[in-house]
Amino acid sequence: MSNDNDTTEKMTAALRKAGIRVTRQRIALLGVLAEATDHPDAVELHERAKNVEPSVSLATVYRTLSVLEEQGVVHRHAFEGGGARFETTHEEHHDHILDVDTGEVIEFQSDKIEQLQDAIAQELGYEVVHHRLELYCRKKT
Amino acid sequence: MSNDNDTTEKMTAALRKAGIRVTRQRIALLGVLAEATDHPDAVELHERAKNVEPSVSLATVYRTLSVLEEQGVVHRHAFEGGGARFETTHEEHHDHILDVDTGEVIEFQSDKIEQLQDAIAQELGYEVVHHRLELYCRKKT
DNA sequence: TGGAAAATGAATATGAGAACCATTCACAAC
DNA sequence: GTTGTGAATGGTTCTCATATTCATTTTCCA
Repeated sequence: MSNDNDTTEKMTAALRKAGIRVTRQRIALLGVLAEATDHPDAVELHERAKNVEPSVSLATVYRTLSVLEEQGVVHRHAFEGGGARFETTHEEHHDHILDVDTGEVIEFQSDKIEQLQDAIAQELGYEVVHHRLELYCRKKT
Repeated sequence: MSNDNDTTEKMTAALRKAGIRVTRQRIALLGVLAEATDHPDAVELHERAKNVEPSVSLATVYRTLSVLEEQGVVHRHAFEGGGARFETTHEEHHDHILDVDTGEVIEFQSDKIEQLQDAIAQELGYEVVHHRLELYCRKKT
C-alpha cells in the first residue's frame, strides 16, 4: 500500500499551500487517517496516533481534525449514537450504510439518488449545498 | 384546528395503553408538540410548555421526549449544528430540506428515492431498518 | 380514598468538544 | 546554520446538551 504515502503527501502539500504548519503531531494524524479503512472517531484516532507519535494530545487531535475539515482534507460524519467519525477526502463522494447490529460502515454511491435530490430541491426553489444520506440496515437472513 | 386535539388524544391514548401515566406536564408537552408546525428543540419546547403549564421543568421535557420517542409518538432529528429537534409522528414519513441560511426546515417525500435506497441495500445483502436523508440547501437566486 | 409505583423539580453528573494559556516549535529571512 | 515570531502544542478548564440522582409529589387502580 504505497498509496498511503501518496495520500499523506497530498494532504501535507494541501496544508503547506494553505500556509498551515506541518507538525510532528499532524504528520502522525495524517498517516493514521491515510491508512484507516474504517471511520474512526477522535478518541480512536488519538489512540492510533499515539502509537506513531506519543506526544499527540487529544486536544490537538480535535483541533487538527477541525483544521483538516476546513481544508477539505477530511470529512466529518455524525452518525447516530456516539461522537463524530472521520475519513479522508481522497475518495469519490459516497454515502453510507450503517449495520445496526455490528456498527460496520459500508460505502455506496448512487448517481440516480443524487439526481433525484437535485431535482427535488430544484422544484422547491433550492439548490443542494451538501447532503447526508445514511441507511441504517440489518443483514438479510 | 381541532386536529390538534385529535392528535393530542391519540397520543395520550397511546401512552395510557402502554401503562405510562398521563401527567399535567406530559399533557402540556403533548399539546405543544401537536400544534407545532416547525421542528423545535427541547429548550424551545420547554418555553412553549411553560406557557401552558408553568410547573414543567426542562428535566421533565428531556425525560418525556425520550419516553415519547420510545413509544413512537415523536421523532427525534439530529440535524447539523445544535441539539436534537422533534416532531410528532402523526404525519406520513418524509425527509427534510434544511435551509442553510435561515435554518428553516421543509419536508419532502420521494417514493423513488425510497425505492432506490431499498434496492441498494438489497443488492448488498441488507434491508433498511430506517434512514436519514437531509438536503442542506440554499434558496436559488 | 389509600397506597404503591411512577413521575416530578432541583441539583448534580456526564461526555464530546471548544477555548484558554503559558510554553514550544516550524519555518522564512538572514 | 541561527534567529525571531507567529502558529501549534499539552494540559486544564469551560461549555453545552442531555442524563441521572434523590427526596417529594402525583397518578391511578384497588
